[in-house]
Amino acid sequence: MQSRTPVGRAGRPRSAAADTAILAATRQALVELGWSKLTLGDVATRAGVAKTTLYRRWAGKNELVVDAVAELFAELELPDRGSLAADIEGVVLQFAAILALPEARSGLMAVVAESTRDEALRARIRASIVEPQKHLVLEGRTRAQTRGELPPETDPDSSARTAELIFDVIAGAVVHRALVSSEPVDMDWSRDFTRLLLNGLTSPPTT
Amino acid sequence: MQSRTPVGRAGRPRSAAADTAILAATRQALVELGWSKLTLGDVATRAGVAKTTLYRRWAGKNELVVDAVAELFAELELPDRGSLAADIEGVVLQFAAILALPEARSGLMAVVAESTRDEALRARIRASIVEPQKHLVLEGRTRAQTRGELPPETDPDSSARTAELIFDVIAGAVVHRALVSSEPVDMDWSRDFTRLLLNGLTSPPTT
DNA sequence: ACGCTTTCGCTACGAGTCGTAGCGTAATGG
DNA sequence: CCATTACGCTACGACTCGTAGCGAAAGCGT
Repeated sequence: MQSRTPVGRAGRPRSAAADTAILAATRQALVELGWSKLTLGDVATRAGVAKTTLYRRWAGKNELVVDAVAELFAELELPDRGSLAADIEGVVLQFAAILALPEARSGLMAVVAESTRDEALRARIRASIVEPQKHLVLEGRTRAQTRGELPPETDPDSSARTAELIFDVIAGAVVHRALVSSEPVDMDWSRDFTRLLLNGLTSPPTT
Repeated sequence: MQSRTPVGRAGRPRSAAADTAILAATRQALVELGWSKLTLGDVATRAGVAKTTLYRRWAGKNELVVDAVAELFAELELPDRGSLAADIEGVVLQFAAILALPEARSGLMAVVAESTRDEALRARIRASIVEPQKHLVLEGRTRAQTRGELPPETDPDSSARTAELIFDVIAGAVVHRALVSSEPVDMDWSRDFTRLLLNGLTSPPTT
């Protein structure tokens, strides 16, 4: 993650156990203290590691929290639920479940905020958290096309743009509902959202 | 904003000029330093005020930045552009223009992150930044209904839920596109997004 | 078994920020 | 003119930061 160990290198290897302990301690500290009161010294103590070890592996708080939060988002999957609507509702609820974790709520938004002034950090967030989720959109669309629920793609450029658009709409809406409006992302909301995404505003509200 | 001055109270009144100077200095510091490196002492110096004056008016960094950022979002309007699609595209571009300001980018996301662990702060953000924008959705819908573009509302409960949903979708999508994907929210994207919102995924992409 | 190399834990350090207290002064209203 | 409140200024202990230096530990190659 943070600094690829050059294989075949001599000397004492970095403890892999320390890595997992540090990341777990970071998440625990995020839960108990939140982003602003989280200190690297505290994380080191929780993990049973020296503070200097932390600084040897991560450049700072930002990078550390990105890696700690990234592991929370690694488990998103897209089981085939039989219809495009059901697939979307399922992934929305999965995403919401992660955002219900305190360590994800405070950590994710904080690093995004910091990334507005740090291009390298922004790239790191995209690479380790955001991009890995985009396959969900592509899989869901392909699956819906084989079902006949969506027309096949014609222009590859338009196809890619639409996928990005859908991703921003889904992820953005769920995050905004959960963290800004701070209203529950439950099955009712997931259904309403999916209906809007599939049918649009102009179609009648099929109860 | 921060502490309602009890009118008819004796003693020296608080300087209104100091308020505006402090909030302007806060935004300037957000631009130059970003959220994490912004210190209240620095803001006080920029504003030409004593640090203690800052602490007398605001409880801390969070509350100060909320007020400073809130003023940026006060200018959102919804001019009648003739069609629902054009109205949506217009408000999306307005919102994107605000999010293009560095002081809005870093400040807004940071306080949202902090608000995940502070219910009072979350309420303050909603009251002074988020809620004042929801009338845009209501106005736009009413206007579209009088144009005949949308069917009139039947169930008042469903009507309110839909308005909240639309708000989360629009605001969330724009924020995610601008700050997470960090891709431009330009007229092309605004058009694509509006078409998706109006027609849904299942309708063919009318080029 | 023996160096060589790199990491580890520990301690200590100057620099910077925090939020508060205390004081004398300035600006209002009665 | 007096009570009241806000203001600017200074100083303070407590805390966090990121780094440096040290001896010890844990691997690798021969």
